[in-house]
Amino acid sequence: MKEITSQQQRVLDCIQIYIKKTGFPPTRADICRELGFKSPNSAETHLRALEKKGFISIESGASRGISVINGESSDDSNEYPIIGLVAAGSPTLAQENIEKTISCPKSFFDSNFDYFLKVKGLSMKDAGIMEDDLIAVKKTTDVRNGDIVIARIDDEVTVKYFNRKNSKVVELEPANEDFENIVVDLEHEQLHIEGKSVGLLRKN
Amino acid sequence: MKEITSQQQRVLDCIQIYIKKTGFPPTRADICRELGFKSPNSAETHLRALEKKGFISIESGASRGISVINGESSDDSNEYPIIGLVAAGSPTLAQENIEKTISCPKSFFDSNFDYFLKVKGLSMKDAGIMEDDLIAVKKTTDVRNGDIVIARIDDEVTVKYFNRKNSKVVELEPANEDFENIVVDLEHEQLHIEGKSVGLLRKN
DNA sequence: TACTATACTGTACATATATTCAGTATTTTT
DNA sequence: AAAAATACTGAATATATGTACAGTATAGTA
Repeated sequence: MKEITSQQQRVLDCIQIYIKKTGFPPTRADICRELGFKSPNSAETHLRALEKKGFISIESGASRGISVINGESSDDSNEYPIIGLVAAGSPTLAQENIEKTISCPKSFFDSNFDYFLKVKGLSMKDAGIMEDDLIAVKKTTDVRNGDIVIARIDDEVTVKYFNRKNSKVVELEPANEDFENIVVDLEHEQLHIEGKSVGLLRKN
Repeated sequence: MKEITSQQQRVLDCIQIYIKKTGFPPTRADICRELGFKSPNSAETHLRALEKKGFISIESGASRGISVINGESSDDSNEYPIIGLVAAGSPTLAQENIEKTISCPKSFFDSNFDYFLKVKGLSMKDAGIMEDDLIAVKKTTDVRNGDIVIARIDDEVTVKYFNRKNSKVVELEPANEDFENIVVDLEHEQLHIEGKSVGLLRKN
């Protein structure tokens, strides 16, 4: 981060005050009005300088597309998406898969995590995982036997106990005697580990 | 503050996510893109409704001139105590019963709550409540049949389904066939309802 | 029954806004 | 001494954006 000039600091302050006051960033004209400039290009060049020095980012073409870098957002909570466990398709973080988001402290569970997965079905019922429970999922492929994993075979996503039998075979074990083990022969089927469960959240 | 419809909630969520992600509010077209609308007027009418109901304010004429009213000032979270379910004795909030506290958003569960209770035993296992799970407890005596309640009989504290049979008899039902119903005759025994479960938290 | 609220598509347009170009001047760096 | 950065004015313009108008449809309310 290069050093900022006093005029650039004035512009940066102006932007932050404006956002605080109105809830959205200023236009070039707004900055001119606030600081007494007579040409929008005065604001423009300052913005370019601030962007070049890394204090702000500018979304090209977007009106009011200014955002202040590391602007005080340093509270320890975060918005986490809730993703529905659709029968087919991987639980990607694409907007259309996000049902909702929850604000939750980053260190809420023992390990940090990436999203909540909404559980369908009762295949893990004896592990205390019920329909519509939210599993805190950490995206990782580093899983051990006995971990509760989010696995994908082809386009089918499922939550099961992970159990590696040998170098070629992995068993995905439900926690419900009404369900069968899923035996995956890695030589003939593709197993994709989306992540593992690091916690659970239920609302009733 | 009038009540919000589910679609309006989606739009409001969309706005907040957009601001969180980009640092500035969305345009009508942005909202349409995020939520799949095909006309900017769809977003417009929702915005007008949200403004009318007091959830947002809109600066007329200004691009992206949306600001969310009382959009969580980031200090809406609180420290909640974790209380161990000791075999004997009520789960009071006395200092010596508090194992730990957790920082958690106030509106984390659908209803607000007062403390977390750490579960001992497996008497509610079929309800997905396992050993060492943390139940979010709301202190109340207003409970309905089927609610999961924290009940105290003499000095024994237990978590069970609540079922009022008649004016004199309440049954406390476990969710595990290895356990028996607890039949409480209110004329001869004292039943104290400490509160009810409004959610569950598990760390693994 | 008419009326209002909700929930949309689709088109159109004035204006709000970013952004470029052409200058001028001072200061700092190479 | 030349080049680059800073700090502006002023004008021009393509486009990003808010917003009005015209419809369609459904559900709940007075």
